[in-house]
Amino acid sequence: MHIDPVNILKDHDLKHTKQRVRVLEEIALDTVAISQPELEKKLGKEIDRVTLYRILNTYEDKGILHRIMDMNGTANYAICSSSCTEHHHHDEHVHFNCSNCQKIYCLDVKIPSIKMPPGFTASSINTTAYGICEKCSAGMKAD
Amino acid sequence: MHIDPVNILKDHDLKHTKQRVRVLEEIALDTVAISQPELEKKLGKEIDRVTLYRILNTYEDKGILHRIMDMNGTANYAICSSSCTEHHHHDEHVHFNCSNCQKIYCLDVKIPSIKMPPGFTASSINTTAYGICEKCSAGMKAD
DNA sequence: ATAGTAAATGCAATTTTATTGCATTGGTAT
DNA sequence: ATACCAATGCAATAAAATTGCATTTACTAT
Ligand SMILES: [Mn+2]
Ligand SMILES: [Mn+2]
Ligand SMILES: [Zn+2]
Ligand SMILES: [Zn+2]
Repeated sequence: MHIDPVNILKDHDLKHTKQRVRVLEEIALDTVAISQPELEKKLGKEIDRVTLYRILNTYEDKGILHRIMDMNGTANYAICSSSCTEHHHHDEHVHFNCSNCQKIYCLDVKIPSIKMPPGFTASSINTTAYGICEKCSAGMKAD
Repeated sequence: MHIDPVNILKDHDLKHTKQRVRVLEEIALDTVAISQPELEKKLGKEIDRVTLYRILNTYEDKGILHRIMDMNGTANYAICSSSCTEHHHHDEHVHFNCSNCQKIYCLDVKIPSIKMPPGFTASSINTTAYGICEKCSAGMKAD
């Protein structure tokens, strides 16, 4: 699945700007989520800090990106599945947050359904596993 | 289950100070988790902001409190189950974050085990459901 | 192509949140 | 009572996020 920033913008009625394209390009580079601070480090010379905040927010609103909070309260962003719409995200997969490299993976694992206690109505659910990722456990053997 | 701040401090080899007692008292008032900003609002006159940060951190380290991050990256705190130890938390219950009142509940629901993809080793897992809580759904009927 | 319009951007200022260093206070053991 | 060391408060700093406004830019209509 190739990401085409220009078409994504068209599809969501967003103006085509070089800043918006750059953000999507950067996020599409890797399959793992990227944190706001990382993005800022990478794009800080090209895009103003405030603009980056605003772009990320509109992408989230539009269902282009989904935001995953890590243990430290840092926002991480990943491309949404194609079924996400402006007002309803459908990214109910499990996330994996590596305690070594800090990366957040969108796993191809569905979140099991959970029965809520009486009176509680869940409209969405979020699960994140913490541990050692694929790459880091391979790397540690080598050390 | 009554909370006795003084004994909790003794049990964890922490010095008895009025600030530490106050924090535990405040958190024990309610069964739902309380956010750092709320705590600060309630205790800000009695306890210095920095001291509050430090107390919350040591309580988390010691396994007295567990920290739940909400959607906005705000830290929320709740009393840990008795089985938590200094280096290993055992609070693997589902959390419920109300989209109306923002409260975070520790539900008496265990997190279902999830099979990780090859290479990924999970050491802990975290799930939070979002929706309308007990109290808010009762209140909304009344409106 | 040109001009008009509304939206997006950048910059500066502000606010909020968190961290660090250090002098003072206060709890605990002897 | 004293001494010791940890915990606190305060001030300074750093980091993260938000707001307002002037300028630029993309798109639309002509
Ligand atoms: Mn994801
Ligand atoms: Mn809990
Ligand atoms: Zn890793
Ligand atoms: Zn509620």
